[in-house]
Amino acid sequence: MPFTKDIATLCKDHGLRLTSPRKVIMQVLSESEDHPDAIELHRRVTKADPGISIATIYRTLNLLQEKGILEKHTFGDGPARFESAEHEHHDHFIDTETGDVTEFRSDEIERLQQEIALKHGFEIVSHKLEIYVRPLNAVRRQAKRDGS
Amino acid sequence: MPFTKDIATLCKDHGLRLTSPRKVIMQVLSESEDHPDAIELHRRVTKADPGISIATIYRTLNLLQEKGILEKHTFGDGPARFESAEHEHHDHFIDTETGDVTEFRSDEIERLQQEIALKHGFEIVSHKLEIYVRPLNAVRRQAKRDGS
DNA sequence: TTAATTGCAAATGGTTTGCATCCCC
DNA sequence: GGGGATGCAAACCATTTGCAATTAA
Repeated sequence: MPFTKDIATLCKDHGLRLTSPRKVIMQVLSESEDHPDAIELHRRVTKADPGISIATIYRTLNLLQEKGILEKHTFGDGPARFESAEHEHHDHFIDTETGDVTEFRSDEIERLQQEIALKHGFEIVSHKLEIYVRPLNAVRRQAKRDGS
Repeated sequence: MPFTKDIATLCKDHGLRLTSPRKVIMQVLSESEDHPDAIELHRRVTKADPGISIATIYRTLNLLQEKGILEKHTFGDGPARFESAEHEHHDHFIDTETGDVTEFRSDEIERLQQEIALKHGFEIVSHKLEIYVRPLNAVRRQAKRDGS
């Protein structure tokens, strides 16, 4: 998903130098519709510039996260995965069979969380709702296998 | 939290040998009111039997999780943390300052999740709701520091 | 110019594993 | 007795870091 501002502006606004590795990494990120991890991002980035090291990937990813430009997720056990933080907050379905991620949002759940946190004497800093799922047709397939 | 059955029964039911390390590890787990990670558990376990290795801790933890006796969580980045899986499902508040975990449960949120998943054509396998929080008095303290 | 950024390789931290030994059932 | 369980140490994987060289501002 593209960033709201262009890369040069984004860097300037956050006091980051517009270096060539940075440009490529942010470009690739802005074109990613999924939630790549560092290794996958490195794979994509090195297609444009084979010289970019994995250390730079990690450093850039962490930097952009600290600046609030990226969001970092850890689904299940796997490696950290990233996405642009520049849209409305949302939660995730993770397909347990394929690892595919689908986004969703529920104002009602958000509201309930606020309510419950308050009741417990907490202020919410952030939250993460991950629903691990199976597509319904897979259920049917499974049921058939089980002999129904 | 104590297990529902005693340790010997639990092992027998799942086809696990009742070994001496296992006994100690499960005993310590059943006495833990928190969500210890492998290192912390090892620390506690070796007080009773200094010979038990960290490898056995990991192996036992994974085994018990596969058997459905334990639940495994990964809060934020940190190491995997475990708790008995033998109570009603619940979600977690994680204090961002101390790492302390508080459990809570909302039938309404559970219901909404079902509803939303269904609407997206998914069947829920499992889910994880983690709310990262700050105690409200800490907010006040912070506000004071900021000069209000 | 000069401080930020990078590449490289080594280090880290949590976790897993191969293997020889051990010990429950 | 025999296969599961254990301890040890080495291996692993994702990630971080020290350092010297590079480069944007």
